[in-house]
Amino acid sequence: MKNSYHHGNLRDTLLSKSIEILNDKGLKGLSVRAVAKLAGVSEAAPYSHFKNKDKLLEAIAIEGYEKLRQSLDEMTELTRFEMIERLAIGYVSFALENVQLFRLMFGRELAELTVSERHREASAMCYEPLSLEVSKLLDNKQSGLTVEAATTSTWSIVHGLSILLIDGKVPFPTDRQEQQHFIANRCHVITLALS
Amino acid sequence: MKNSYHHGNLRDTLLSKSIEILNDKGLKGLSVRAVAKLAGVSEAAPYSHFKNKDKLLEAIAIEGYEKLRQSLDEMTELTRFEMIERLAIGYVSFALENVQLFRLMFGRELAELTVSERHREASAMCYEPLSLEVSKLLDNKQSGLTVEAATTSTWSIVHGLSILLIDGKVPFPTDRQEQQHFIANRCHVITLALS
DNA sequence: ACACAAACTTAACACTGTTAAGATAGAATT
DNA sequence: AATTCTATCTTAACAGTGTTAAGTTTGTGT
Repeated sequence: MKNSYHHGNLRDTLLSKSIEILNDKGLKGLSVRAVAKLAGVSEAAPYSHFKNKDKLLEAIAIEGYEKLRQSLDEMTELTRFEMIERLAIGYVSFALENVQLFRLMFGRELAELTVSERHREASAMCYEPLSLEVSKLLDNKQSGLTVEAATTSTWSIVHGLSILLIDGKVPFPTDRQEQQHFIANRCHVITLALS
Repeated sequence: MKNSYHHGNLRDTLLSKSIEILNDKGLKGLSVRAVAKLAGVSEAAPYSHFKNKDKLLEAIAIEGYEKLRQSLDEMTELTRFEMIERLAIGYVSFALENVQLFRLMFGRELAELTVSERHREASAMCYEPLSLEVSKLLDNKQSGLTVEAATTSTWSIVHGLSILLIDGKVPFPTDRQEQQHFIANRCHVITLALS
């Protein structure tokens, strides 16, 4: 059953092999055929599990969103920064540590797709922690901003900074601690504005 | 000379036809062959003017950067907003009006390239107006931030908002005036933080 | 034991980027 | 004015891509 015609759980294998290729060859090297070959399966086998390449990419992205959400949740432990800034550090760090995956998640490839419900949901789960903290901040001190507006502002700066950094548009320190301060510092405007 | 073997200025034609395709078929539909066909020329002709597809894309992006800079310069006329917010409106509006081009300019395709000097320069020219206004703001009221940090913050929020909007991650009003207020409002945190 | 359906293979299609080799024609040189 | 030169373009080919149709295999339910 293992080494024969029916693979067993080819779907999961294809996903993990895809991420593998993504990390060391980039999205350009991620062809359906390459994934199939790496999974030790015929060229057309993936089409039994994904309608087309876009659906495969979407599935990878969904895994990415779940991973990002997990990273954000773990940021509660970091104590030296404001909560908003911790989330920012978590978000940007994820982008830096998963460049290719992050690009895929927010890149053109998927943006042009009509996203599935699961995709939309996984994406929204990453928005949630940010929104929660922003509304807490707004409750403390009153400033004519709506929660929605302030959250969008926060998400924008965090997301924008991520992209500028992974695209090398902005210089970035090498030391880990300096990096955290760099990110916190750039996102501090949010705390400043909402307090 | 016109209707014969030698085209005359094929390079420019290829660039404009590329943008044409980009706008109505998206980057996915932009193949070297398609551009060549639309320019009425053989499949391999483009390779006399661009070393490879990436170089063609880069040339398109450079035109994009120059266009973006021009848009930013024109934003001086808008008077009801703070200068920073006018620039933000210019930046985001450009992204919304040139979705495909904007995606190409900041997308993965070029980010993985070693950019040419001309590319870097054109890109930097878009950073400049933002940086200028931020330093003016910082001069007025003192707040421990460096010009570099504040500019990065500003660029991040403006760039991030652009991407979230063109990717449909955030709802956006349809009315033109409301759109401008929407953008200004989301980027107002910068003014708030630096004053 | 048999039928069924899901998972896989093989083979083919049209398309892609890219290159090598040759054709053309305008510019430079004699 | 004839000739060479060189950039520009064409034709033809290669390997690689996404995708589909048709057929094989195999575990599952009857």
